[in-house]
Amino acid sequence: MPAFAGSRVVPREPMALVSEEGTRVFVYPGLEVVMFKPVSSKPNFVAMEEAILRFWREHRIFEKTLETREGQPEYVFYEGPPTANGRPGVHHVLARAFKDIFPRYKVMRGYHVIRRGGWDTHGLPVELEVEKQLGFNSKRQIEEFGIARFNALCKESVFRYIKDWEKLTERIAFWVDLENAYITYTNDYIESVWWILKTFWDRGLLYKGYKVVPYCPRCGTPLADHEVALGYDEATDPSVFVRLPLVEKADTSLLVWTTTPWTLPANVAVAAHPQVEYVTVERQRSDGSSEKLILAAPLVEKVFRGETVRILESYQGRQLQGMRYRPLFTFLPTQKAAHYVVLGDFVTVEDGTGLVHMAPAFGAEDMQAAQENDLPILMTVKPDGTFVDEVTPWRGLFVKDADPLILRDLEARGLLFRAETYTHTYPFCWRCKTPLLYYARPAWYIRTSEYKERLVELNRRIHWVPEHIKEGRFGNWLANNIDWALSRERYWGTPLPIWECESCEHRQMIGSVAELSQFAGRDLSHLDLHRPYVDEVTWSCPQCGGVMRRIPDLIDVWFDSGAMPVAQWHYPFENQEMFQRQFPADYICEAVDQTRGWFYSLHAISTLLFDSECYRNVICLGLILDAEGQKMSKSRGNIIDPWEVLNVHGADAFRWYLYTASPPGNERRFSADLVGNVVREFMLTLWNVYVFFVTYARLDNWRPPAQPPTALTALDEWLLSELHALVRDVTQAYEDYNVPDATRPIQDFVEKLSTWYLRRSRRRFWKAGSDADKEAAYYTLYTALVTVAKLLAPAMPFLAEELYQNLVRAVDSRAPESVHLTTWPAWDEKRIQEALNRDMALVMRLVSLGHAARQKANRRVRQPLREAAFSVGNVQERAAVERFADLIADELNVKSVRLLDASTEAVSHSLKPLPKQLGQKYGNRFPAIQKAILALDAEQAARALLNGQSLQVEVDGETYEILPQEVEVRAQARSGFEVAEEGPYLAALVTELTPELIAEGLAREFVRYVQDLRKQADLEITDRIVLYVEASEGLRRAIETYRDYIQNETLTVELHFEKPASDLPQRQASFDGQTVLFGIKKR
RNA sequence: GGGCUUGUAGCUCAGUUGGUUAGAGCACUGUGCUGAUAACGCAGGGGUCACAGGUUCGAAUCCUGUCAAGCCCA
Repeated sequence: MPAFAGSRVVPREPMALVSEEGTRVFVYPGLEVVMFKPVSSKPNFVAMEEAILRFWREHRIFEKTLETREGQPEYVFYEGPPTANGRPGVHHVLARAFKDIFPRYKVMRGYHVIRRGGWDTHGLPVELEVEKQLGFNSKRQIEEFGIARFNALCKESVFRYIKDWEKLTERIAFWVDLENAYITYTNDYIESVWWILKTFWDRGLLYKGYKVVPYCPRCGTPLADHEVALGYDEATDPSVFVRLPLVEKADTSLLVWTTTPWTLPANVAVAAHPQVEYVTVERQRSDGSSEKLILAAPLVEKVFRGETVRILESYQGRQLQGMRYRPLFTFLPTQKAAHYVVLGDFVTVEDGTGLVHMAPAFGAEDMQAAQENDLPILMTVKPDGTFVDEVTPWRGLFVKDADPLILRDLEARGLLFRAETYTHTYPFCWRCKTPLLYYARPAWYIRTSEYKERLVELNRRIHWVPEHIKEGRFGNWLANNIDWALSRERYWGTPLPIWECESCEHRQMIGSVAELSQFAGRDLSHLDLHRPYVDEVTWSCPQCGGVMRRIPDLIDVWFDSGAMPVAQWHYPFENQEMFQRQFPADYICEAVDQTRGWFYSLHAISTLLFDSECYRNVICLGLILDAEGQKMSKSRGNIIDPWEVLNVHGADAFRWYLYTASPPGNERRFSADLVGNVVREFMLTLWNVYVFFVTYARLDNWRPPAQPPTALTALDEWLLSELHALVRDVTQAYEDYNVPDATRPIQDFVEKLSTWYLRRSRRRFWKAGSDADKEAAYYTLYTALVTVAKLLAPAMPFLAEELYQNLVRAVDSRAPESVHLTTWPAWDEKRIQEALNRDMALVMRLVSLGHAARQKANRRVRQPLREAAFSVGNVQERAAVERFADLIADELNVKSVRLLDASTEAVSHSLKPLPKQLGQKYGNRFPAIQKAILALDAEQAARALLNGQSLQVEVDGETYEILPQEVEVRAQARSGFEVAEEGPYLAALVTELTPELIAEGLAREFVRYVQDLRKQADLEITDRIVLYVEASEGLRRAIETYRDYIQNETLTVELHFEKPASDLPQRQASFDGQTVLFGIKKR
């Protein structure tokens, strides 16, 4: 019987240690005490993490990940710049956790990984914050306030929360260089952006066009999409059906529907859907005459509302193409062909007539149709929302106010078919409640659509996680690429560097500060490149001598961030070599909302500029929702502050949750409780194994040996086999950018390590003295813990560091200073014994059945039983039972373990033909074959199959050979056994008890009581005791019989059968019909 | 309106090229074990695999349609 470790003899021979580099370090007892430091069994992970942060900071570990990998291959990571004018939330923790994990992994694989931070600083959200702060709600107010002052406030505002960002970034252990972060508002950054624009300009990729935008006529400004979303409300608008008489057939009209009569003077075409069926109908007018109207067939009933009309003709929409009609109004001259039918897929038959009036100046689809069909664009409205002078009857009138007048005019001319009202949701200006107009504004575009094919091709080279984004959301977006609307009519951003002559419209694009200085004739190297300063730079036009002035537009902020691979290095003005080394990225990671944002802007700029993909691997994260599945937002008040999680559970738990909970692309419901589970289920389990190891290694003064011990047990072999398989699987998952598969299996391994390996090995550590078996156990457990620490390092950087510092650094001062500077573990294919892993899984399953049978028999585990017998599915599994018989016997507390013999035992068999094997082999003959197998004599067939022989069955005159692996044999107990079964597996217990077994059971029960008292009396594990016992007769005899065993187990040096003194810790108990009073005294 | 995604136990998630009795963890109940464990073991309740068709000897899985949710676009 095993006993506890006694006082240890300090080894006299020097211990040979192997450091990370493989060199040996000899430690002489007395000369230097090298020991694992003691570990608390009640860890405070938050405090531990904070201590490790200090350690990293003091020892510059992050810097050393770069220094120690200098000259090694580069692994390139790009940080998608956040804006620091708001506090970071849970979704930022998600992104930063995923950004961090691969660089850490790659450093351990030996790569040099520069991780430069970045800040996005321009754009409308920044301006809106400042506007709010100043109480402004219009561009006019900004201009009155002064652009210089306004932009200065913007510049201040973008770093308002930078401290929060820095704190959070450090706390969650996102290693990124924020001290040298790139900042998009710097002159160098802007100059690089200008260089890109100039390159595009020189290649003819920039052009001026019109962009239809939601526009507030009162504020005189276009609104951003999210501003539009703020102002939707119910609106009642005219609902008007208008006749457009055909040029060729005056008695026939196109019937169109609109809710914006004021756009009719700008009409240039009518759109029909090419595949929808259209009809010409005839109806009676109120004056008795008849007319013919054209509209979509599915809408006839809806439009005429039961009125009888005669359908004269029907045809596909495409046949209407090019049909000319008489314009309603002719206020403005049309420079190009107009007023005919065009085709468009956007036409629907939900409302209206299936014929859509097109006014390119006032609708995005209209504008696109105009570009595709080369239609003229009629600007009938001024920026203040009133009609231009040419629209004589209503000049100067606000367009919405003109609606009734326009209808009256049409009515008078007999063109109005019907006028009603229509209630729908319509956007209003969120500031002033004015209804928005969709309105064409001059805008600058990049001809990205010219590179559509190339954008699609280069995307094929990118590894997307999840896979579906590549051809799905992102691929589709690229395939439908439209030109990039680059310009913005705002203040705080990168100015569009186009100078234009006021008189002759001659234009000059500027690509650098030097070039600007040259044109301006003075040194501008210290000029702030923002508005308003850059606007003040003018020169005279080389063509006509007029004033060259910058056009007032800025560029889209997405262009800023998309230019980051170039601009972060001030390329090509500086750092040419650095840029070459750091382009393209190996890895980027952002949330899915960046598909049309950063993912696109990087890809587009890189494709146009370098004809290259910009990133090779990308993880696209899903949104974070609250516990109820709602999007987290300020207005709902359901935002979870990441600090609430960090301060309670710590960063490791937070990170682990984010990596393992669900695939990165999924949306995820988040709550702090889920993070708490990580601590309980995983971290504490691992920690307890670690505490166990350190506790006993200290008692035994154990150190890692120079050579692995030779005498490993099957259990050790198994754990190492699982460990090498784990290293292989985790490594492959990392190489594949599969984070759940790189993390979840570690948790599974730790579970096995704790609940099987260690549970089954505890006693090996308790033995007094040192033998080969104990060495093997120490070596195996130590190897597992150190390897797990390394595998864990990218994902759980703190706990991994803690384990490493004590398990490795404490006993080997030459080992790398941090786990994050070590080399990633290698696996040895030869150590992975798949058969052994399968066997052990079987053993666990059989043990589980054994426990189930025990429970059914109502026999507690401390009561030894005579025998457990097992039935399994095949020959290999029989061998496994024999190999692990001792282990099974120990775990189940039975005296012997054996296999049930098919021929003699009290079991019967049944056959289960396996559909997977047989179905695949025989297809639709499977049901008949199955029937034939089940018709066989089960006992006879089972015996043959268990002996590895095949069966013959006959179906429809054909004979089939059925192999042993195609049929499962199941055993059922007949009687006399307590059994539990599952599939082909069966465990049977002999439950009858002999006096010897009962006595041994009593002894074990008693030991348990003594141990309990030891604990209650706060004794140390190694404390010796004197035990006083007063027991009933049966128990007393059992104690005498098992005296050695009891004394060993409880570290009792003296056992007296007498009443304990009243001042001693003692206890009275009764069990199994026995009573006892016992007490202990520490010796 | 279009595109993409998701829908499996109360919750969080697995589910192999389709294989017949759909799993795990958490939570709940009972019970056992324990000188590493805040644990663990065994058992139990809990499922119309969103719904409806189809393909197939066989469908959570493949196809079509519907519903719901989310994101993006219009």
